[in-house]
Parts: sequence; C-alpha cells; structure tokens
Amino acid sequence: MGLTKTEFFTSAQNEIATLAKAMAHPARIAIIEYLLKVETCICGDIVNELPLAQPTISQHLKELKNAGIIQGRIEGASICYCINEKTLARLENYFKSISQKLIGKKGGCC
Amino acid sequence: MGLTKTEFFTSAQNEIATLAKAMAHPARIAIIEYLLKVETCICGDIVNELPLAQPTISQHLKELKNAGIIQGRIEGASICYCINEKTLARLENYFKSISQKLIGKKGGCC
DNA sequence: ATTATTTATCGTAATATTGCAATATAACAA
DNA sequence: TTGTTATATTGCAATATTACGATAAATAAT
Repeated sequence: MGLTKTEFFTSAQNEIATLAKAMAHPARIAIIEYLLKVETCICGDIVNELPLAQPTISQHLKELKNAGIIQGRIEGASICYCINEKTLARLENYFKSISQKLIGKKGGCC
Repeated sequence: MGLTKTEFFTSAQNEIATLAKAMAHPARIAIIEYLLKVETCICGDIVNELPLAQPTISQHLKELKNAGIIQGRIEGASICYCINEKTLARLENYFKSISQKLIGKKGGCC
C-alpha cells in the first residue's frame, strides 16, 4: 500500500512524525546546520554549500518550509531562509519531556 | 533515483537523519509513547494497542530497534521492548544545542 | 528590450516505505 | 508429539521519496 494511516493516530503524534520526517534526510540536517552557522540568515547559496543540484535543494527547502522548520523571506531576486525558532523549541520540549518521563521510570526491564 | 547521497554528508548528520527517520511515522511515535506510559516495559501487546496488523507493528519495532531507539529482551515466548535512554538523550541534546545556538543569533532576517 | 541571475516547477527514472496476508520460527503447555 | 501463543519473515501491491535535466517565472542589470 504505502499509505500511512494517519487517521488512526492523534494529531500530536502526527505532528511530531511530520517534523521528524522533515529532518529525516542528511541534506536537510545539513541545511539546518548551515543556517545555524552563518551570521546573517543567508539565502540560497545553500546550493553552493551542498553537493546537490539546485532543483534538489529547492525541493528540500520546500519540505522544510512546509513542515514549519524554516521560513523564507523574499529579498529582491533571491530568498532569505532561516530557522523557525518556535518549531525547534517544540521539538526540544518534546524530547525533554521524554527524558523526564524516563527518569521517573527508573528500573526498566531491559 | 530515490537514492540518498549519504556519502556527501558527515556521519553526525547521517546519524541524526537516521534517528529522525525512525521517528518519522505516527505509529512509531505511538509505540514510543506507549512504552513511556506503561509501568513495566511491557512487551508485544503493543499489537493490541495500535490499529495495525501484527506484521506491520513487528516491522515498525524492527526499524526502531535498528535505529537504536528501543531495545528488546527475550522473555520466554514473548519479547520485552523498552526505550533506549541513551539514544533519546542524544536527541534531546541535539535539539537543546540548536536552541542554544539560536539564542546566540538574536536578530535573524526573517 | 535583452540578458543574466535566482529560485521554483515539471517530468521522470530509480529506489524506498507502508501495510498486510501468508507463512515461518520459537517457546511453552498438555 | 501436538497444539497454542508470541513474534518474525517473506512476498507483493500501492504509494512516497530522492535526484536531476529541462524549463519556467521573476527580479535585476545593461
């Protein structure tokens, strides 16, 4: 089939899965890390940074944008992309709450 | 093509992408959250919890295990799965460090 | 207006993922 | 041994992802 049964899960579960999916590719991790590194939230010279063709990167940027992980702002002929802090904070909090729940469990059986 | 060019990225980037991929499905998020909820790291009655067939869940468990997100321990005829705290801590730290870098940047352009 | 620059979209080939029925394997029970 | 229970594997159909050449669209420069 190849069709995820999203309707059987909570919207919170689907939301986290969607964010994880957006980060489930090394090129997209590299894009995020590049945006973290550069001073100004530099634009599409991401294409020069990564060893992938321009249409491929454009596609990856689109996925990151759709998931809300990055934002884009038109800047003349080019576009300025940068990280959406709110979404990253959402992920940080999710994993923080998991770790806290794990502390509360102490002796697992494995 | 459909073939991710992992060789062009760092092993750290590939590692995070692999972990994200393992979490990029609502059923696998639901499994993780179920393992967090139950007291003993209860075994394969995950199948009774989720609205998916047994082979499908077995497959999802395998992916989570391959990524190092969960561990399994044989318990007679059944298997006891539970969360690998180390891996979850790795993810928590990754997102924590991103948030810290974002604070250092202050005025982005978007 | 013409040309260059920047980014997006379309089309398509190669490969991966999702889900399940059928079947296999392994441990336990009678 | 035979049957039962628990989990894994196989095989396959439906769909999704990845990558890129070709091309489009939009702004900027000459």
